Amino acid sequence: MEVLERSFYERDPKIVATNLLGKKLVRRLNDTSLEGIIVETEAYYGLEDPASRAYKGRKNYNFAMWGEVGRLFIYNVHNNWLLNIVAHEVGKIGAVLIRAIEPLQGIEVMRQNRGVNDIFNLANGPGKLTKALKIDKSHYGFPVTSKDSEIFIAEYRIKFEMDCSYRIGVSKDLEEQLRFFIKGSRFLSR
DNA sequence: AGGAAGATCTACT
DNA sequence: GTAGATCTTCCTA
Repeated sequence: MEVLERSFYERDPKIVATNLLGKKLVRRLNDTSLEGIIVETEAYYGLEDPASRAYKGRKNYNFAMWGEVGRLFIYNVHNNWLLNIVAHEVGKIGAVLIRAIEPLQGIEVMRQNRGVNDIFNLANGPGKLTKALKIDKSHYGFPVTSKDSEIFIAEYRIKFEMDCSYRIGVSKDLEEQLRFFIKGSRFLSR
């Protein structure tokens, strides 16, 4: 499997967010491999982005956004863990939120983890996909750039059309449309 | 102690 | 499709 390397994430979050679409998210859990295609992402910036977790400055829970790219930034919202990958240019702040995946492998385990049967309802939302893949705060700071990591992103070549919109659920958004998704996918969060 | 949060579920129109 | 209740974590005071 061709794992995306660190330099992939050392770019503007928007660029990384668009390029993560169609890639494969891999979660090694015990002996099984849970995998899915990333179909929906959002880009977040630093102090200039009111919707960003980094907006109010560096805190105990968000310091990862300042740190090394290609690592996990995880936090809780309304009882849901949200999976982000730290991504920014050198010396800047940012991350990409993974909002939805299309399950490929380990689907039965995902069904158990989620307690639902419908494949279109397994991982079609940021809180749902972390539950399906059993990801939580304990994975904070994990690198996604190594095949040996419990969680990593791999190359996966498919053809698709991209579309974009404003970010979902944020109280104060930027002017720019920073949510990206695979057009027509049935696995989107909405 | 109080409140906000990048969501989800259910129950409707 | 929208509306409201509800959920836990972690911040601020």
